[in-house]
Formats: sequence, C-alpha cells, structure tokens
Amino acid sequence: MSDLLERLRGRGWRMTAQRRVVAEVLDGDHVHLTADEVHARAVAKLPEISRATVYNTLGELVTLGEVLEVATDKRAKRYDPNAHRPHHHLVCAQCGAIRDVHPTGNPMADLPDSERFGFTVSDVEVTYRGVCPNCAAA
Amino acid sequence: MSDLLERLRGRGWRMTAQRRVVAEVLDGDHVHLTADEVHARAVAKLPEISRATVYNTLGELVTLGEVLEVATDKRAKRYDPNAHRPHHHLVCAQCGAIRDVHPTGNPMADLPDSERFGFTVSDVEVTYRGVCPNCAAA
DNA sequence: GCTCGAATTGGACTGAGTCCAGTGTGACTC
DNA sequence: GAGTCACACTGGACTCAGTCCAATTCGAGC
Ligand SMILES: [Mn+2]
Ligand SMILES: [Mn+2]
Ligand SMILES: [Zn+2]
Ligand SMILES: [Zn+2]
Repeated sequence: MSDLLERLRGRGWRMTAQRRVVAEVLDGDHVHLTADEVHARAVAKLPEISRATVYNTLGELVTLGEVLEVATDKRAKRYDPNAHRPHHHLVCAQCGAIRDVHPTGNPMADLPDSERFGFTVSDVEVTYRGVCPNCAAA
Repeated sequence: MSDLLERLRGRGWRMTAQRRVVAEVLDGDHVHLTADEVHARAVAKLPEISRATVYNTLGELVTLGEVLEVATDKRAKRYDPNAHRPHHHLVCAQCGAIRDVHPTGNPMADLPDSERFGFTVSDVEVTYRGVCPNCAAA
C-alpha cells in the first residue's frame, strides 16, 4: 500500500499519521470495512484518531478514486480499497461475509435500448447473494 | 391493488384503515418510495397515521413477499410493490429517478464455479446507473 | 526553526430506523 | 347490535451512521 501513499503524495496530499494509519488499515484483498470498523482498527495503531478524521479521510479517498463505497447490506456503507480492478460482490445473506468476484460476460450489453428509457447508462453494479460455506456448515 | 388486500385478508391479515392506506400509496408502476415518503402520502389520506405504523406495515409486507426493499441509493431504503415480476433497476445518478428494467440474459449463469468460493448462490441484484433524459437536458 | 494553510478534534447535531408501554379497535360470537 | 380480547396503533424515547463546526494542532516549504 506504500504505492498508494506515493500516488497520494504526488497529488499534493499532506501526509499525516492519521491518513497513513487509515491507508494501512485498508490494505489487502476482499477488504470491505465499515467506517466504524476502520476507526476501531485505526485506534489500535494510533489511539487518539477521531471518528471525524476517519470519515474525512475515507471521503477523500473515495473522491480521489482510490477507494470505493459499496452498499451491500442496508446498514453502514463499506469501503473497498480494490478500486483499480473492476469487480462485483458475492455476499452471505446470513453472516454478511463479502467476496470480490469477476463474472464473465458484460451485463451492460444485456440492457436493450428499449429498456433504457432514454438514460445514458454508464455503470452496472451486480450483487450476488447466497450462503457461505461457514454458515452452510453450521 | 384490491387483489393485494384480498390476498392479505386470506392470509389472516387484520384489515385496518392504516394498512389499507399504506397499500393504496404503494400502487402503480416504477414506484420506489422511502418509508418517510410513504408516511407523507399516507398522512394526506389519514392524518393521524404514525411513522411507527408505516414502518411496521412496510416490514410486514416485505416479510409476506408483497413488497421488496431496494437500496439503490445509500440513504433510505425504498419500498417496491412490484414484487411479483422479477426485475432490476436503472437509477439516475443525478436526480435519483428509478425505473424498473428487464435485462436479457441471466447474470447468475455468468458467475463461474471458480468465483463462487463455496457459496450457494441464490439471488442476483443488478443496478444500472446513468443520467436520465431530464437531467441530460438541463 | 518558523510560519501558515491545511488537517484534526470532540462534541453537538441530523436522519433513518427501532422499540416499547399504554391505548384503541377489527372481527368473531352470541 | 353489544361484548370480548388478541392484535394493531401511537408517540416519544432511543440507537446508529453519518455530518458539521469552531477551536486547536501540525506538516512541509522556506
Ligand atoms: Mn470489493
Ligand atoms: Mn422496482
Ligand atoms: Zn456466512
Ligand atoms: Zn435524473
């Protein structure tokens, strides 16, 4: 994730301990944390970081296109650092576990003109739901 | 929508003025109201209906499978009376307008086993985003 | 090291939604 | 048509996610 910090510095981002910690927390694959989860993990590394700063930083990362907001459940937004490889999500309806998935085919092409109502369509978001192996075993 | 009331009565639903009004408000095509919008329209017909009752009734209709919850924007849930014809949504990124759409093809078939991580996948939700003709004109 | 504009802070605030104890009423019975 | 009572309704308090803001701190260029 230091390449992320590198990119951000290049874009004139002032580097602070708080921003570094938020970026560190958002590292890895299949990471989809809520803002409060990010805050909890950030506090473990930098005890006095505030909720407001976590929200500010997440908002900036989203604006910069480095992090995506995903709304897979109907509660808190989740923040997804995997912004550079387009993907969709597979969600466990029981425990909420989320995996990144890469379906074949192009759902955009599946929407005929007659179903576009004059909209200029620019984006598709696909969410698969099911039961994860863990929950199926229990 | 009186066929809806009929079905519900058949399932032992006690018929009250409040429930009738909520069902009336949720009539029509491309209807995707928030709970507070439903409440506002219900109040116009039955001034003293409470927010709690609107929430309760919407929750029951969802449980009974007569209404769907959709989370197209990241604010309030929306309630969709079009529960009996499967469909997806096309959302205007600017004004939030929502249309029901019926894409061709089956996105479920586009998720290979290797991308299922052992999940039992039962459902897919597709959201198209773009700009509606109204917003494009402005 | 200084300086100053940008970043951080915590606490108040908003909006969506839930919960609950007390009150009201639909539908069934006679 | 009145009586009953389980179920439904009410409004206000509460929770949770997120936003806002005035006062303070601090990174980085000089
Ligand atoms: Mn993801
Ligand atoms: Mn719909
Ligand atoms: Zn699970
Ligand atoms: Zn629009």
